[in-house]
Amino acid sequence: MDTPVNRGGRPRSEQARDAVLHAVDDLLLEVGYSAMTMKGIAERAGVGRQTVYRWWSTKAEILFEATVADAEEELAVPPTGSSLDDLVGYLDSLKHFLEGSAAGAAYRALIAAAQQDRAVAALLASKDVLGDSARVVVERVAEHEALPSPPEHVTALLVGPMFFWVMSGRDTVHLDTGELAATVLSELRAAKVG
Amino acid sequence: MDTPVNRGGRPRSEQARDAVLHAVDDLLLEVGYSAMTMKGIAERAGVGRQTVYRWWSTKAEILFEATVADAEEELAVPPTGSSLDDLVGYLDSLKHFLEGSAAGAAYRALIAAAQQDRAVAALLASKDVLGDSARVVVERVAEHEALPSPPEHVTALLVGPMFFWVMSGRDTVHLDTGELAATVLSELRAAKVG
Amino acid sequence: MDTPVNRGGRPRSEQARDAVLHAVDDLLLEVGYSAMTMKGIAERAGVGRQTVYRWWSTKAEILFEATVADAEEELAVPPTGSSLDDLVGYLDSLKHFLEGSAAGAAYRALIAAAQQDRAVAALLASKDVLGDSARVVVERVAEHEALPSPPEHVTALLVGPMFFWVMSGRDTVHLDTGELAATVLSELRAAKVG
Amino acid sequence: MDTPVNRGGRPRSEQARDAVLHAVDDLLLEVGYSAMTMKGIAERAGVGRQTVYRWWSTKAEILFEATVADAEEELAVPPTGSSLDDLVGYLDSLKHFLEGSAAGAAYRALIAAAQQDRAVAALLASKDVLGDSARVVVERVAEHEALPSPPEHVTALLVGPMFFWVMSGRDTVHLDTGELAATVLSELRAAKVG
DNA sequence: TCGTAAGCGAGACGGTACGTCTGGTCTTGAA
DNA sequence: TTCAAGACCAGACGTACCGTCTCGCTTACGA
Repeated sequence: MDTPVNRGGRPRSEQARDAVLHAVDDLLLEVGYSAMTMKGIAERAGVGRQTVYRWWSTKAEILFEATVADAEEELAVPPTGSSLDDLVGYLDSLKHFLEGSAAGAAYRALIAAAQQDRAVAALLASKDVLGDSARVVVERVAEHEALPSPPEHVTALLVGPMFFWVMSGRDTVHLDTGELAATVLSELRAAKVG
Repeated sequence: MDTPVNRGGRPRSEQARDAVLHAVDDLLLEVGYSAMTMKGIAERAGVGRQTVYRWWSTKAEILFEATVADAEEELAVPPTGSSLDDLVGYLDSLKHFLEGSAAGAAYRALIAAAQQDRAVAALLASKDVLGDSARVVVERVAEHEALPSPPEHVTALLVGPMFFWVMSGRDTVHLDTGELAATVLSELRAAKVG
Repeated sequence: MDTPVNRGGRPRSEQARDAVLHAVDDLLLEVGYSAMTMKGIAERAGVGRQTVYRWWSTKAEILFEATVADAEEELAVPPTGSSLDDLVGYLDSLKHFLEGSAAGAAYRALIAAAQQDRAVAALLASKDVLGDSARVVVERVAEHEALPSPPEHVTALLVGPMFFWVMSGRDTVHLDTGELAATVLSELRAAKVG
Repeated sequence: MDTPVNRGGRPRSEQARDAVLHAVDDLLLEVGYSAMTMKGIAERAGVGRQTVYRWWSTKAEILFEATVADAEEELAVPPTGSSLDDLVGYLDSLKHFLEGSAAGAAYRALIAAAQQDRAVAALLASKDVLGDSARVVVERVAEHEALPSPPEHVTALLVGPMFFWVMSGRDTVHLDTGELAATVLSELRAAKVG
């Protein structure tokens, strides 16, 4: 089992854990990532500072734990039967996730932090939310079409433009997900032919 | 003229300005963006703290001023005569810029900061280094091929995958710039035909 | 009996009690009074924190219990038959106690704590180690000489100068116990004559 | 001059210094020495925490600086012309100082702290408030009587009993300063005769 | 040539978050 | 019921940096 053998001592309080995770969620939206402090999280959660540090080293770790489940859910799209619709559906989810959702805001904050902090980068690498969700869609579509040599290329083609668009502060109303999906699909078909 | 009318008083010291810009350049590589403080910059530059605040509000502003010229230069690629070679050349420059250069490290830090700080976002919007450089290449290629409705779509297709790859911590040796360039080119040609 | 009626349940562990008392003795010498914490005592004794708090409220209480017996023993001097020798003998014991012994260090720490903490003051008042030991000597001497109105005056004259000397950090090599004893004795004799 | 050469920089704020010294004075009486924290001092003085640490290392240092002047003043007694009256006057001042005055409370706290902290002991040794004031009186009296070999013996005889009485929590109403003064005086006269 | 005015390096100012420590309490399972 | 273990909330520790302020000193211009 993963659970550590309880060799005496008070067990970890699930109530405190939840309070911290919720506090992080709330604070990210209220004050933003950089103004969110370990002190503030503890106070908002009604929890001792030591209790936070006992279970997490950094606010990035807490935020990751608090939002990764939401993120996976938001990026999981049901199959439609049509390759193009599957891709468009995913891109629309991705657009909403990156631009409009709480989990997406957390993800952007973590990507940002990872540029300066090796530990955060490792954290994100441990569970590649965006890459995984895109691979699921690409592989589903590839059953009907063809899977080009490294599927990562296609996921990058699928996710990259939207990611760049949002991260560099552009407005997504000017990005046509249908056209983007068509491009990716034609790449997949070209691979089949070739 | 932009230069403020000098109504008495000591003129601004160019020496101090250069010292600050160089200090920021050095410190970014030595300690990273988040460990780079206004206090540290002033001390490294051998300059008073007030002198830094007098001319710049934030470290992002200084970093932007210190690196934007380098960034533009690194992303300007000479025409080769071949559409595909132009695109591949640009993607190779972009790869080196984002992953390996000092100016690129600064750019990634600023993009990261912009996710949390509206002022930094505005700063980056004021001079869209990546978008501008990509548009130059796309428009050059389009002379021979065709320019699809919004050129921004194509620049996103060109820049996005590489941007996503680097920002999410992936290794660029697994990204084939030739293949990526071919995809973009086929999109441009499809636009011509259609 | 003082022992509480055992109404079922595990009996108090004498082993734990001794471990705590010894830990306090050791820690006082090793780290000093203020650096000695309840947490540290429990860990050093290999005892749960709650076990310490269950039987003592403060570190002062533990220290008092741990050292009062030693202190009494060190300050009990055998009669010599000579009034002056009795006084000199006591002063020499007192000098060694206050300046050189472990029990004396504990006593000084408690006197110090009592200045700020009413509970510690009450604790010390409950068993006046210094006063009692001095009174024994003074009363013994007074059998041959005379007991002036309040014997406390004489004990203060006997103990006070040495106490002041040590507590204010002076070196006792410069304090002649013989001369001091002579002064006290002449006071006693003056009372006899008067 | 003692004033450090001002080699640039904002000069020290006398206002902040005074605020800290007054805050320490107030807090000692209100909450006691051990409950008086550096944080609390800074907040009470309306001063930054760093400002306190910049000029003093410990609360003992602040307290010493805040009260040493008051202490000296309280222990300076005017000559009366009579040896006995001089001694009685001093002992009455000492009684009031140790037992009833704010400066005396500070002094007792510092003596207490010095038992556990070498730095505080050194601080007190640098300005021996009690010893100095007693020596002044003893030397004045000795002009008419006689000065025994080391005057420190006599000061210990003068100060010690009262010091012991108060520090060990006894009530000073039971201590007759007249009788004590008489004892000290007879010692001085015995030295003259001998 | 001298006064006015702004820039300069230095560094103290009041604040506030950092991560660590201890305090005293509470909650387990085993003895 | 006591025990060892150890998590709980609270809050002080001393340090670092924040952005502002106040010094004495340049360094220019214009009267």
